[in-house]
Amino acid sequence: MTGIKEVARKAGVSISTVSNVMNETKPVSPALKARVMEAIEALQYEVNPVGRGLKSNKTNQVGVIVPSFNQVYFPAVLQGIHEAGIKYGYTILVFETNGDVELEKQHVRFLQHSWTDGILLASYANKENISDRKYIRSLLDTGSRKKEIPVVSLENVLDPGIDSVIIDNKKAASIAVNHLVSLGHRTIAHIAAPLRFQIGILRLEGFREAMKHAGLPVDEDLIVEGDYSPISGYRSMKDLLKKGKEFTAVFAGNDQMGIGVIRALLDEGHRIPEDVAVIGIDNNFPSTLITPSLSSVNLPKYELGYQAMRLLNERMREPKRPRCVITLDSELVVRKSTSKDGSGDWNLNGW
Amino acid sequence: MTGIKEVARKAGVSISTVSNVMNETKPVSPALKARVMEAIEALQYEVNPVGRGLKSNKTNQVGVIVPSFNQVYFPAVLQGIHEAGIKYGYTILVFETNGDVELEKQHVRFLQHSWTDGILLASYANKENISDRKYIRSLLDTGSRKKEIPVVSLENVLDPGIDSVIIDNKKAASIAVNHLVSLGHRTIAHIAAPLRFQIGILRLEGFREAMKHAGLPVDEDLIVEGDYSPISGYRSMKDLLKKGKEFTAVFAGNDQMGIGVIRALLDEGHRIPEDVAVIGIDNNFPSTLITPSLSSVNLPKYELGYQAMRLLNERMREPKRPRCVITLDSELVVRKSTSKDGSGDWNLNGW
DNA sequence: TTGTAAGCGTTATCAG
DNA sequence: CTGATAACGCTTACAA
Repeated sequence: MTGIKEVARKAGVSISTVSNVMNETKPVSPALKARVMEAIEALQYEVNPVGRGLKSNKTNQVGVIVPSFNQVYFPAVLQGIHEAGIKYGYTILVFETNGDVELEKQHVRFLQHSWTDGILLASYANKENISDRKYIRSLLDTGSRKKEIPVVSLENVLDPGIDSVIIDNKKAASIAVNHLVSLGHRTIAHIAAPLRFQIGILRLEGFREAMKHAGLPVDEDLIVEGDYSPISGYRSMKDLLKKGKEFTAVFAGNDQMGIGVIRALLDEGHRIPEDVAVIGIDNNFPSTLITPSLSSVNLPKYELGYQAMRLLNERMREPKRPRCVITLDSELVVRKSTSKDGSGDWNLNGW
Repeated sequence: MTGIKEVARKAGVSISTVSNVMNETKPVSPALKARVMEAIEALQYEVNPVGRGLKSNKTNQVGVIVPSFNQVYFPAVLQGIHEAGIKYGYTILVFETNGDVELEKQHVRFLQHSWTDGILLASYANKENISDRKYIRSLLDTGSRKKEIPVVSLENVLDPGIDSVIIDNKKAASIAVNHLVSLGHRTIAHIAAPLRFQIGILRLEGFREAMKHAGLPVDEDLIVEGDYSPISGYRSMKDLLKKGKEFTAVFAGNDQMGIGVIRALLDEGHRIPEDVAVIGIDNNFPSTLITPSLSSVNLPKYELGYQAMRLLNERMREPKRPRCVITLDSELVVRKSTSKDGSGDWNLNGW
């Protein structure tokens, strides 16, 4: 490993001069500069980031903590993060929690002990839970640490003191429900995303508001909570059908549950969309592949990651700037599960 | 940031004693040990890995370079890597190349300059390409560096001098083709994975061998090269159909192309599997969702990642141990695209 | 058993 | 404009 000392020796200058040439921190005479450059070239020298990190207390690394590297949502977010990371000069350390908050805390704690300059966190912490609240506070604690590690929260606002990039989930849900209403549906079931989290609550609120706005009653028995997974959508729908509930449309709290819902309806011999229309939310590519293809509301996943990294970068450079929440917008995508005229195209690109 | 010095001061001992307690490098009297432990606890001290890294020339970080954080293959590999990383005490730095070898080289070069203890690389380098060969050699170069950075190659054997974890692609392809043959197919088309890479070549070889073994002729016009993407499978199949070629079965070089193939066949009014049977290779979850569901050969993606991390760990601990190639096995999965009796179940779990 | 001090590769301060 | 040197947080001879 060639170090700064060897470069200095080879160029016949002091190490500070080499450093100054590298970082352009101070003017260096053309003659010396040339000699140093030459030596750097000859020795293929590159600075050792560990040494630099020790001195500067910066690593140019950011930690990314997500529930899952799973196969439809976070990979796209990660792509956005990675792309922005390259742009702003950060590399990405990844951690998977599987939705286990204890694991999440562990990873956060690990990162706070000085590897990373910042953290991007898609948290499963629950604001209502007392121990989780304490943990959330610790995210903004600048306490005894010399180095405060900024956090940007993905997808939910953990605390007003934490920068966040979110999607307007209430609006997205309303868009989905409004679509069903516009098709003439009056009795609509909702397979909710987990209600201990903001996302689930907001989507449910969006559902309620849209129903109210349309002057439609909400039958509480038609609201069933799932856990995001396709299988939970499947089971929830089976339960609803077993109970003999009547409805002509279903709004699923995400696409994965929507896919489970469709499967359950088909299994029980219902026609989609003639007997029951189904819409999800997320717009993942598998939703184009099933039959009938699943209508959905597109969420800007890549953008979410990109903006989060951008925001984190700004926070790291300017710790004092006011906290901010970036809200991204969503968009209706009509497919066959709600309308015969919807798109039946498969997404054959980008995966 | 509480450091070792503060712990030492608080405990009334020297920093080396603290270090010795932390790392159990030397015996420390129970009395002092207790005081140190207490101080560590009180101050919530954790070692600063940058300082340690500078001294030890180790970071306990490994870099992972993959073509894409895409939505069906590498996330599962990454999960295996992450899991094993936790087990062996490494954190994961990720890089995406989008199949761009220049980007890949850039990331490798970056990692070799002393952040990471090892590299897991799913390379797109081409052994036949002269400049790529040079690059591949540089992966084993221990040259002027004090610290040699071990590389484990994922999915292909770049060089006998590089540890690799691969899947027996030739065998997997044979399994797929044998299945078609056993169903009575005699004219089989192949949409090949990119033939500038081992994977594409091996799968093609497996195809040829299985055909030969079954005493069937191979029509070279029925071999079309795709690029892994669904859309390339779609286009390749459209081309084949336009040319009026006759065949009763298709072996796609991966599931994604297989999905494109199915779509193309359906678009042109062919029945699957009655008119044409289709099988892929990979066994990604989307293959269960399409209609008809796609038969495939399951590749152990998670296991691939896990074993690679395990192997890298061994290499890092024992630089001198002989190079090794771990070959993982695959397994036929029969669905509706080859047989009416195949499974039509959707994969509603694990994504 | 414990402490002192050197050194890992940088950057930054300060004197020349 | 240039260079000697301290400092970053830690590990590890070596001395006590």
